[in-house]
Amino acid sequence: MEWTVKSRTLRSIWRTLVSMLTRKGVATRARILDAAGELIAQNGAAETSLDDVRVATGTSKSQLFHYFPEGKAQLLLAAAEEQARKVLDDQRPLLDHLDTWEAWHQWQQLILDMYAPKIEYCHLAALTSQFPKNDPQIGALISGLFGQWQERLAHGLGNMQARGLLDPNTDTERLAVAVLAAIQGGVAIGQATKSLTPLEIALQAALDHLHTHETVPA
Amino acid sequence: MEWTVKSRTLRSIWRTLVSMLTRKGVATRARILDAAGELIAQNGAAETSLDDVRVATGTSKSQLFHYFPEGKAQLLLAAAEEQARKVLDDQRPLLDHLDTWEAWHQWQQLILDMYAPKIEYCHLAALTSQFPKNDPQIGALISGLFGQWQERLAHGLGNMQARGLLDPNTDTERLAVAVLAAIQGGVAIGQATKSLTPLEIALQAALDHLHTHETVPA
DNA sequence: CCTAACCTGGACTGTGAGGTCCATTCCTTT
DNA sequence: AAAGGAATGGACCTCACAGTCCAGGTTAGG
Repeated sequence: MEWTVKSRTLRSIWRTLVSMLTRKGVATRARILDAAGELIAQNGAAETSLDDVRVATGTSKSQLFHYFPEGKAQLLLAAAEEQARKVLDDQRPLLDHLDTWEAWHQWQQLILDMYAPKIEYCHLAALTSQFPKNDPQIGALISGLFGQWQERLAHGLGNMQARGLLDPNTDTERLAVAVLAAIQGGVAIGQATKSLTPLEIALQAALDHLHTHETVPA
Repeated sequence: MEWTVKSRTLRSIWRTLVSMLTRKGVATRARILDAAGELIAQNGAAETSLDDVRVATGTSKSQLFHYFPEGKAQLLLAAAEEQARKVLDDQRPLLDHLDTWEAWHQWQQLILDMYAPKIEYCHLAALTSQFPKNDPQIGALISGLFGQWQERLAHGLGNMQARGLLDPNTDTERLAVAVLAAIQGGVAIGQATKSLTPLEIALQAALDHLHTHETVPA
């Protein structure tokens, strides 16, 4: 009992200080964010009106501005952050342990399986091609995503060097960028041609390129 | 004299039947198209209003609709076609004769030199990231661009196979797609990070990958 | 159970932008 | 040089859409 009371009190303080959102509130906010992300991924940010979001979520204008007081720009940024987070999260935990060739090939397969159902509306394509690139905040977000992604890939490659699986003289950062570019390019071309094949090919070529620097542990 | 008269007559007929544009007319149309392309490349199609184009070209609303009766959609498509044309034309004549390793390396350098000054506003980036992808006509245009580009690359690789410079068992179409994805991905990442380096790295990796299939003529 | 804060509905407003219209000027052809 | 059509200027219209406001309901916490 006392524990419950304490919990309630803390919760109250937390709400007051941090976000002032009740359980129902966060649910509604999440609903708006999800629908916005979906709509934007399909139709683009410019073609997605707040009314579209409103209808899709069964909410009202006032709620949109209640949860995103700065309006559409804030909603867009929040939706973009969500997409960026998903791009990396969808690859975990594999992404954080690319320490063996086996792991790389599992990851390759994961990427393909992940994007197979709807390459046109995948999180990466949505982020890089449906959001307004000119918004400096969104631009920074995308740039940051690529940075983190590259770091994860390079980190795995570094571990492989330590294990003697990869030529210690190769620049892991460069290799990571090459792999990243292959994915991004494959997705972009695949989005345009509505086909998964370009991504398959590009990713396979990138992996082949990695194997070029393979070594056997002593 | 008579020749002149005949020429004039033909010109009149041509104008009547084909486009009804005088010399001044085509100049103005081109001016509008150029400015529109520039503005869209920098700010995106959605953020470029007809008034922006009007001001940039010193024209009037009526002229925009005189030359593009179907309005903004038509102007956008025409501007996109222009960009797509330039992407390939800027690479010629090298693009059509990628028959030797030397040619490939010259082409690689050309791409880099071409995109170095302003990777953010290069024709390719503009086309694939600033135009509305959801427009089916523009989508088809971009898809077509990739198709032609791939065909040119594969054609060169085919010639190299014929010359014994490339392993005859490799799939030239696949290789072409891999190179294309590297470029597209490099440009996209470079645009996000405002750097040419990703394109350099990706393109070099793609070329390295090509060399993997190199053979020496008998 | 009460009260204060959060949550929600829906009407309202302002404006930016696409598109229309017509008068006027300029050019081309005969 | 006259006439017909193209080129141009600019006012005007319409409307979608971002953003505002307030009243009423719902929930949390004491």
